[in-house]
Amino acid sequence: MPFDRKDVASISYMLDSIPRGRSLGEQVYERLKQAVVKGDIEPGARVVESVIGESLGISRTPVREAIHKLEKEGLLARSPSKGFFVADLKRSDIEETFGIRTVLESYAARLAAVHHRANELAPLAEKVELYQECLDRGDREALLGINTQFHEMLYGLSRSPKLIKMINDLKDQIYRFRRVILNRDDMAKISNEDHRLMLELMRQRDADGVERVVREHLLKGKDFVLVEFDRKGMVKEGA
Amino acid sequence: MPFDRKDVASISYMLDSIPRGRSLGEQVYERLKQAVVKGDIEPGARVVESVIGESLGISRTPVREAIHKLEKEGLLARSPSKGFFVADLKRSDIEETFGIRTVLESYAARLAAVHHRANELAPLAEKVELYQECLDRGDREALLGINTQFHEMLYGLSRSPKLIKMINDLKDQIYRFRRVILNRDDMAKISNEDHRLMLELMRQRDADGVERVVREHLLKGKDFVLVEFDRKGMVKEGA
DNA sequence: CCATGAGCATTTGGATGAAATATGCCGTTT
DNA sequence: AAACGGCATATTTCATCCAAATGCTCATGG
Repeated sequence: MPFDRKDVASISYMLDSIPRGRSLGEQVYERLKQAVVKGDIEPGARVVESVIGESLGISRTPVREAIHKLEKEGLLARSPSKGFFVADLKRSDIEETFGIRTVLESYAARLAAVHHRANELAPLAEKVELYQECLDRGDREALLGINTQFHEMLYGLSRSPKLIKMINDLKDQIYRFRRVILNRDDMAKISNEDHRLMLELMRQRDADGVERVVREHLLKGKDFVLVEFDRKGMVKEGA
Repeated sequence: MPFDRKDVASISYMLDSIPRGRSLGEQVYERLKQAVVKGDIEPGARVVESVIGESLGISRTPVREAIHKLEKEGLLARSPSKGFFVADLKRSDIEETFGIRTVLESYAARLAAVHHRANELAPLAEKVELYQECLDRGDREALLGINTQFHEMLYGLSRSPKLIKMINDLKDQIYRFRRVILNRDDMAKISNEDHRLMLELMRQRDADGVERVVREHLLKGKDFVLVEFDRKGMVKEGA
């Protein structure tokens, strides 16, 4: 596959198809991360430097860099002296992650309610309307993207880059289940109603209210994901 | 040779020999991290693979691994195409970090209040007593360690490893200021009173109460640090 | 038939040389 | 004198080589 640095530079206008990192290591990192997060590589599958390297036509060094970062991030784990593999999600991991996301995202929403400027809510309102249209049309594929954008824009108003980064990292860990949530008709509908409510409370700068709505919003999401998790029989409670 | 021999010398002195860890990369990571969070290497100082490697008598590969991890963690930053350097703390970084720590640690305390078993509070009580003794003796050096242990034990009771890890990572980012807080007589005293109160509320399993006390506890810490930051601009403590 | 150990294969870890890259300096040109 | 372009240099980044650790297989001996 085309993974050459010079090529990337020269045809930079079509860079979207290629992971846009400035170094090979970062490109591998992004690509591997997406593969893990989206479930393209199954949990438990081994991730071997030489294998990845060969399949991409590059040496082991950048792959190693990527693997180590992903290990630190918790997406890969290592079996002592066997190698690396995709970390599997236990039920407790989901509960834990949602719990942390809840406090972090409700805090971000609170900050956003306080810090946002009046004209910054318009793009959010647009997303809500767009979401509604797609919902009416039954265009489920679009929902996922719009939903993501709404939340990113909302938390972006918190003006706290570290917080935003932490939230995104946490979201990656359970990305596999995002589709699950919005594929439920009722949930997709409720979701946008929540968004509308958040927006209204933001307008009123009701920090407590927004925080509460976001918390409840995530609680619903957690319950859906857990039901789905249990249904699939992926139940492996550790500890 | 126009490179800064001063950095080489100081880094070399600090990093010389701490040989505990799985792999060389891990050892370098730990050592470098300590050097950065304790302020042994000043913010803004450049961190160059080859320099660190030479001063430790090893190759660049493990050093590179360590540097990249620390960059991801936010302790090092990169100047576009110049190299890596120790990230400096802006005022907004402190405010941001304390804000996030507050929601995370108060959440951890809430979980701890719910999940702890009755006999698990005894070690915490011991720490409070020990702290008091050291305070009465004027043994400030000991306070720092005991304080850390108390909080680690408390959050440990939350039974949420991810949460604990995130809290610890955040603490590292402002570790340089911990000494500042507890060096103030009044603050050191107030601190233990807060701990006592937390413990009592934990016994009563008053989750809301514990959460509130932890939040206020951290708020005080933040204010102290910010005052200190504004006064000096930056704190340099010999270790 | 079972146990044990030696050798083999697999995989990560570390070292080193070579390449890419950006930057600052210096000389030339207008 | 100012601006522009090319060269020297510092530093990261990638590839390749070798070493060390560990599990597995298979043969051999009791």
